[in-house]
Amino acid sequence: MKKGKATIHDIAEKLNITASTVSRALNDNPRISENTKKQVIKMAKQLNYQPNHIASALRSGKSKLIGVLVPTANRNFFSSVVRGIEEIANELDYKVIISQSYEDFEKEVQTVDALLNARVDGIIASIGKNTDSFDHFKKVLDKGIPLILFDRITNELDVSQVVIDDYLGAYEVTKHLIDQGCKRIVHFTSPKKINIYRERLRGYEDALRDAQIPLDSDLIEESNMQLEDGRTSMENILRKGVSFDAVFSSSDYAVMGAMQVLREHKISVPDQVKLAGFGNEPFTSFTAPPITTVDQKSIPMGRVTAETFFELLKSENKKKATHKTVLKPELIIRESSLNKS
Amino acid sequence: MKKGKATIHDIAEKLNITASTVSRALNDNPRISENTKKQVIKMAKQLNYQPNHIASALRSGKSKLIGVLVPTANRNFFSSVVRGIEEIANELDYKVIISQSYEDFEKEVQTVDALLNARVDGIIASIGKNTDSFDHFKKVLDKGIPLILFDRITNELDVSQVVIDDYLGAYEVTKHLIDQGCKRIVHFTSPKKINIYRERLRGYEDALRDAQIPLDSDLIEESNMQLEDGRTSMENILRKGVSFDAVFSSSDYAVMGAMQVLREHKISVPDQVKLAGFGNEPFTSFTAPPITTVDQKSIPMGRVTAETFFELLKSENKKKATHKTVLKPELIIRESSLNKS
DNA sequence: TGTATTAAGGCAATCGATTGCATATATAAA
DNA sequence: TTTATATATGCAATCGATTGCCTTAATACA
Repeated sequence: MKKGKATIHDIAEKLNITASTVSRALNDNPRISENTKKQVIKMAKQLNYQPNHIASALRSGKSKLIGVLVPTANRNFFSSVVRGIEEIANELDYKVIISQSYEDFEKEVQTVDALLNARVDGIIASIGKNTDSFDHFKKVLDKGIPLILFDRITNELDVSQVVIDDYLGAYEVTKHLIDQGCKRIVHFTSPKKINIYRERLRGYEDALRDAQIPLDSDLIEESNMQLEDGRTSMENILRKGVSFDAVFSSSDYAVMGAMQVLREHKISVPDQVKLAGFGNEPFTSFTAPPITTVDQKSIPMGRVTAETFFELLKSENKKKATHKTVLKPELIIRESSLNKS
Repeated sequence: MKKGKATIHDIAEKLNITASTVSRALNDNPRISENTKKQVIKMAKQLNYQPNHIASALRSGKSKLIGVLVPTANRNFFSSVVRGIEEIANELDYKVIISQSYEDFEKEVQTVDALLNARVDGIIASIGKNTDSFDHFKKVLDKGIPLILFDRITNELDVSQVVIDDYLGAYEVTKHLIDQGCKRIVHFTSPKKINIYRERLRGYEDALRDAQIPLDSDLIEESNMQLEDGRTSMENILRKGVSFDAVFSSSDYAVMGAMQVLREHKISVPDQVKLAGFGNEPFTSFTAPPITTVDQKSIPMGRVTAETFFELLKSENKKKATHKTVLKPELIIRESSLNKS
């Protein structure tokens, strides 16, 4: 009793049938009669039977585990996506192993390896900023393990992916700033060649172009996009003495840094300089003034990602067609970018 | 080759020895000669052998997985602790399954069950706010699975635990406010009977008492401590018209809400009202003004928790003595609680 | 020289569930 | 009645690694 041991053999014995039958009954195999199934299920309950997933995994080769790899769980966006994935996975009786690469390439490679070793049935990943080689992911594909990417993706891998339309988000937020009368818009971006920053930069540029505002490379600041980097970038701009009337940062953290520096320099937001970020991190809503940003639709992204993933998992070796889903971001306009009315 | 299949049998075959020997060699068993070990290791590398943890787990009963259960990974404190745990676990060749209860009791119960089903070798948990029954954890203990708690703990379970000195943190921050001249200090706390809020309340009360300042229940606001709740609490206080010159909130989020409301009411922080929170969430450092708070020493807590856990894991059924580690918190004084000098 | 130890491996069972193939009734078609 | 066809279940191998016990050979001790 206490031992929490009951196996299918125990059930079989009590019922005077074999373990095979029990196994099939439990898995709702059509070859077993309804009556037997009922008895088995009843006895299982009675003995407080808990299936041993390990044994099942060994034999069937399916661990019912899926690995989710994110740069960091400590970001609203990622943790929300993870939550969406978890919800769907749990419904389907899959367990999720969350692991973090901490934006570190080495760690990312190791982690993928670790997931493989843990025999996950598939991997859902968002790649790190510093990742520029994809052999670790190719290894996953070579092993025939389902892989899909979300948000931070790459074209070097032939896999399905789910992203938001970063280009559109950036275009809209830039256009919004222009509509507010801004003409000299600073842009914070990353030197890393990952898709999201590239697309946002493109959106920024096109919005300017469409408004006939000349691009000025002096207004582009590259950095790692953390809060401190945002501070540095802002200081650089001030030091250079270029004129500007807005900042659109590809990261909420960096724009927060910029806001601090502006405040220290007694430059008023939004009166003198308008600000906009990207990501809709919760803190953007409770700064003074609240910061305009772009919501990345983390919840839908989590769900869509999970759905796409499980479709792939079901189809197994069948369908090969990879698929890219693009979700629409949402512009969240707040005080930091608005003219006083 | 491509199949990524190599097992210990393959290695054995190539070397003309048995799988037992290979297994022992790989596990550095003293019964195997150094020479054989070398050969085995070399061949393993050559065949690109990857141990099948599932098989190993089934036979040995050790999955090398540990479950970490937190209310939410989306909080700096928890994600930092998790990171500390991960680091140590990985060093010891354990994999960590992070799971979240989302402060939901049902979900917490299910999740513990899921971890058990995944055959984790042990569980490290921080309990949800709404948890008031602990049968799910007792089940873990009954199964003889190592369990330890951190931060959000309970005395109803005889397990080792790691916490910070919430009492001391609250005492110090309250004393700090008193030292700044405050005499009417509002306190935000939770109606939930979990240890952290109880202790913080106690620290607050004792600090007042020691300074001969009368306690006033009108100054205590109970809520769920999210940002919105902080807003509501602050508005309640203002509506009640009680006089106050400071707010000490047991949560950074709630104090943020309070700050917003004060701003909306044109009440100046820190001139008219001083503010302090608890938790040292990153955003407290970049609000205007930055908010005084108490750092919970998440990194050390993660490491200590992991160390305590693995000691327990090693000692197995031996040592039973549970142990409570109390870390010192750190008062982080920022502008929100300081008089202009 | 004979017996006790130690060292180095081998053998085979085992962990618990799954599954291809075989078997035994029962029902249906001829 | 006989032969095909389901239907329901049993048998036994299997997944890959681990481990208790046994065997052999070599070294040590009397």
